[in-house]
Amino acid sequence: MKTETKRVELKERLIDAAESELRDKGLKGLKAREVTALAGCALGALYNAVEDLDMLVLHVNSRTLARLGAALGESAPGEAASDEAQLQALAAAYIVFATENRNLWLALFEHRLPEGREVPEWHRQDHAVLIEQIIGPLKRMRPDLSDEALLLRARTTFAAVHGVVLMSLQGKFVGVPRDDLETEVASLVGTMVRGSQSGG
Amino acid sequence: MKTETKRVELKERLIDAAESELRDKGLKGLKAREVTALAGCALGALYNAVEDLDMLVLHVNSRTLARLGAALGESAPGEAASDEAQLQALAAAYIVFATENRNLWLALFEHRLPEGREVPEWHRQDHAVLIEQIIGPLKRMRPDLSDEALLLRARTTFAAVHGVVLMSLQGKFVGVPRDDLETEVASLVGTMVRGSQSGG
DNA sequence: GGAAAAAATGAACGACGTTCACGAAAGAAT
DNA sequence: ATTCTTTCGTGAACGTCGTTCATTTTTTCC
Repeated sequence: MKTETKRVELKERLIDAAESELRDKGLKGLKAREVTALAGCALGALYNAVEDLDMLVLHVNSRTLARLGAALGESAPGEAASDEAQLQALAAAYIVFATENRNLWLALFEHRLPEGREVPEWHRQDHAVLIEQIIGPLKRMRPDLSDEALLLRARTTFAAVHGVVLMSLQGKFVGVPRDDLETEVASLVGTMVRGSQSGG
Repeated sequence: MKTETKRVELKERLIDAAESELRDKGLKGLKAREVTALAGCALGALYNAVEDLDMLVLHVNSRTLARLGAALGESAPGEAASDEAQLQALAAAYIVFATENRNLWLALFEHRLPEGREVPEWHRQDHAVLIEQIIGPLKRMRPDLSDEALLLRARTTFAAVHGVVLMSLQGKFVGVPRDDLETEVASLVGTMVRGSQSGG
């Protein structure tokens, strides 16, 4: 059974190398030749370990999502804290993670599979961490909503905050300047919380 | 001076071709050889008319932004309408435009210049249409904010709505299902409006 | 009309993702 | 241990891409 462990080790070295390259150079800087050189294997070996470069990116993204989930989990300000305080802490932690892992975090949302390809199931589930922790506080704030509506609202809430962070960190267009990001997101979360509470 | 008009005409044919390809196949489907074939010129002519493919994308994006600005402008529900109604109309029009021009709209946000390159000034200004029309209603709702704070808040408001639409239309991850998009965005805008009004 | 400048052309270049025929290594069978 | 078989690593080779460039064609100006 040593052949299997070697196989797994090579795959891990490749993911390590891809993660390093992705972190340093971003999605467009990820090259098969550079990754295999870093992993210490031949070019063709990559296609034996994983399907192709796209799948390698998904593996890195799964790692990033796991780290992001952990970072969000550790941000909790205690059970006694108010629901708004918990949401604010989540949003603040999201900003910290995004800024400290800019390229890896961007890869989560910039990477797209070619036209017909579908995201494999083992990766799809990893995205749950993005909304899991929102549901708790949201449920206490809106006990009137059904579970489906709650899930929907959690997705919307996350996407709203995410949009502001994304536009800002993409440094593009009409994005909020980096220095104002924390303040603006905090204000947005506060506004959404108040808007939720005043009937609706 | 006929050489100048020929020059301009070729450039326009190239932008036309690029727009068509972008609309049909998305950003990753845009190829120099296909574009020049459609425009009826040689491969090298592209680099005489514009700097490179990236700049061709920016030209298409400028067109798209102009059309988007017009679409948002025509969505106004009359001056007598409430501020919330105006914001809701803008958001609804944004969703319609994004869904009806999916690939062109996605190109606005997915396209990124290589590392060192800066967005040229003639294109940067075109993005103003994304927030221009938000400022009016927002200013009436929040007369307490300074002009700078208002601009900031407009950017944040746009980015929040944009984030929800983007995640949904990217059909990815934790995005809101397509069928619920209008409802969820309307709810988000409503929540933000109410949160703005209840002091803060 | 002819010299000089500009623009169009498409072959060529280098970089890329992916494939493939081949050789090495490992597992199973004798 | 020795063969057979299957699996895996290898890097040259392929097709595609964006971009460049020497050459040819067209335009401009005197």
